[in-house]
Amino acid sequence: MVADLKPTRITEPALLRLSSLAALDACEMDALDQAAQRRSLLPGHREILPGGEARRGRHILLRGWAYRVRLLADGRRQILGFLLPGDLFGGDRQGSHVALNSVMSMTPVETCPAPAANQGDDGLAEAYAISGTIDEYYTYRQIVRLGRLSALERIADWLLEMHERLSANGLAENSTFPLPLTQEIMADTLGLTSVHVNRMLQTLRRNGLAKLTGGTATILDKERLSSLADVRPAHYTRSELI
Amino acid sequence: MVADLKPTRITEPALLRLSSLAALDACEMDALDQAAQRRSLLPGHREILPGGEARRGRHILLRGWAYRVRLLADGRRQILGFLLPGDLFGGDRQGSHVALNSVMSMTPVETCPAPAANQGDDGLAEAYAISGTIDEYYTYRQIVRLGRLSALERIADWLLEMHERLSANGLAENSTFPLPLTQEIMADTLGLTSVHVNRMLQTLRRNGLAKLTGGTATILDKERLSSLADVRPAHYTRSELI
DNA sequence: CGACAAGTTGATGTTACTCAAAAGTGGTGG
DNA sequence: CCACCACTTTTGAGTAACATCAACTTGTCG
Repeated sequence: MVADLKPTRITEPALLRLSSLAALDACEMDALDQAAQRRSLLPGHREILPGGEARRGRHILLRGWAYRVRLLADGRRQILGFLLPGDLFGGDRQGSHVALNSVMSMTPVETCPAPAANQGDDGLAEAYAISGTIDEYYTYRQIVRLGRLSALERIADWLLEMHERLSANGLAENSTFPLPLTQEIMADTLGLTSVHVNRMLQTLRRNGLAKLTGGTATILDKERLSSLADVRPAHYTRSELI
Repeated sequence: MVADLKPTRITEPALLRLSSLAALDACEMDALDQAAQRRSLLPGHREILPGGEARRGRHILLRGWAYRVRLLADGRRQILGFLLPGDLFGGDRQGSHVALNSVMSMTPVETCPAPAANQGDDGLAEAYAISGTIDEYYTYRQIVRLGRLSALERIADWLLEMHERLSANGLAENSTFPLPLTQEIMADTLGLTSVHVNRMLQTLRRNGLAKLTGGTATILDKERLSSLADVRPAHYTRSELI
C-alpha cells in the first residue's frame, strides 16, 4: 500500500530544482538520486572542467558555486556566467570534443554525473533541454548587460538575476541571499574594474537599493533597483520561460 | 548502375554548409533539399521571429543576413549575434514556448523549415547539435569581446569572426567578403556608438589593417589584425598601431 | 600578533560618448 | 539628366564614464 506511493525520494536541493523543470517519473527520480550518491568533491578555486579538453559527459553541480571563464593572453579575464546548485555543465553537445571555455569552482563544490536521458519522450531529456534554454537566456542577458548597460545598471541587473536564480533554487531568504565572491570577480563578470565596482556598490548602499556585506547580499528596494536595470519584472520573463 | 550513386543533389550553398557538419545519408540530403523547396521569402528589416511568441519549429536561413536583437525600454539596442546562410534559428529547445529575443532580417532573406531529426543516431540531429555548439562558441566570444576588449580590439576580433564564418560558408573570396550593414548596426553589435565605430574603422584603414567600403570588407593584414584582437600584451599591440 | 587578501579612498588619465553639423551616397520622380 | 529626398558617413569640440595608479584601511585566519 504504502510502498507504491513514496513520492519523491530526492533530498538534494539541487536535484529538486532540476526535477521541477519537467515531469519526471519515479524511475528518473531514482536515477537522479542514484547519481547524487556518486558525487565528487572539489575545493574552491580549482578548474573543474579544463578548457580545450572535455571531461566527457554532462554533470550536475550539487553544491557550491562555479563559473565559466575565459582568460586572455595578457591576463585579462572575462567571466561568462555562474553555475549554481542544480545547474548542468560539461557534456558539450556531442560532436564537439572541445570544451569552449574552462569552468572553475569558486567555493568548494560537489558534482555528480548527470544520468543519461533516454530516447523519446523522456522527462529528463526535457529537463535538460529546459535547463539549456534557461542558460541561453542568461547568456544573452549577459551580452545585453555588457553591451548596453552602464556600470550601475549592470550591477543592478546582475544582482536581480542572482537573486532570481537563487530564489528559484531555494537558496535565498526573501531578499537576502549568499554571494560568496569578491568585488574583483564581480568586476570580471561585469566588464569593469574592481575599483569601479566598489564605488558603484557604495552608490547602491547610500541610496538604500542594495547592500553587500561578508558574502551576503540584500536587495533593499527591488522596485527602484529594477527600474535602474530597465529589466522587465523578473516573474514575467521567467514564468513564461518555464 | 548510375542511378544509385548520384552523390549529392544539394545545390543550395547554405545547405552545403549545414550538411558538411555531419555525415548525412542520402535520405537526409533529400529531406534538406525538399525543405529548401518550401522556402519563404522576406524583405529586409523585418522581424522574422517575433520575441515573446515563437514561430514553431526550427528554421534554416538559406540566403541573406539576419540578426538576433534585444531592445531596451529606452530605445537602446543590443545585437546579440548574426545569422548567416546555413545557420539555424527558431526551434528554441523544446519545452520553452518563448523565443528569447527577436530575429530581424537585415537583407532580404530566404528561409525554410528545418527537416525534423529522427530519433537515435541521426546525421541531421548531429548536424543540428554541432551547429548549436558553434552558435554557443560565438555567443561566448561576443561576451568576451564586450566585456574585456577595447573598441579597436572589438572591431578587429569581430571582423575576423565574420571572415571566418563567411569563409566557412563559401561566401568570402580570399580576404574580401560582403558586409551588408551600416556602422550603426556594427555599433549596436559591439556595444559602441556609430561615431566611435567610424573613427576606429578609419584607424584600421589608415594603418592598412582592413577596409570597409560599400557593403564589402577586406582584411588587408590578417597578422596584425589578429594580434590586435588575439590580445597579446596591450601596450605591445597598441604601440604598433597608432 | 603578523601576514595576506579584500575593500576603500583620492588624484589623475584615457576611452568612448554626446551633440551638432557637414559632406557623401543612392534611389526616385519630374 | 537633374533635383530632391532620406539615409549614412564623416568631422569637430566638449564632456562623462570608467580606468589607472598608488596608498591606506579593514578584515581574516593561522
